[in-house]
Amino acid sequence: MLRPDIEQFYKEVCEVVCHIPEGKVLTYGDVARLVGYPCHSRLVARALSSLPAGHHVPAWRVVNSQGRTAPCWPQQQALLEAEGVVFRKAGFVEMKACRWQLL
DNA sequence: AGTTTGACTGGAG
DNA sequence: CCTCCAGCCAAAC
Repeated sequence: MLRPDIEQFYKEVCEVVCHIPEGKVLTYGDVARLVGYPCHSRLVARALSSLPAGHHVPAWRVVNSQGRTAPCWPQQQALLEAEGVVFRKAGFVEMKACRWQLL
């Protein structure tokens, strides 16, 4: 790990994800950057996939850079659609409209 | 300590 | 739109 407390990293990831408003999404890379790890998108993915059952984190609002849903997690698309996220034909988030703009 | 793996990324075919 | 490939980096094995 890059830092002595990876737990802090996980905590920050959860915090950022919890702040994503309904109908909006963020990419792994964006979350990584927000918590101070610009090149650790995979670590974000690992953090979210390792979350304990019953967590209150809307991890489904995090998608990959192409606006694609996780390959091993088909339910994600349905969850997003239920919140009003716009999807293209084959399961692509319309990032242009739904990516959370922090600027 | 070396190898494999992955809820990634971006580009090419 | 889909798959494959190379680059990437920390965790898991």
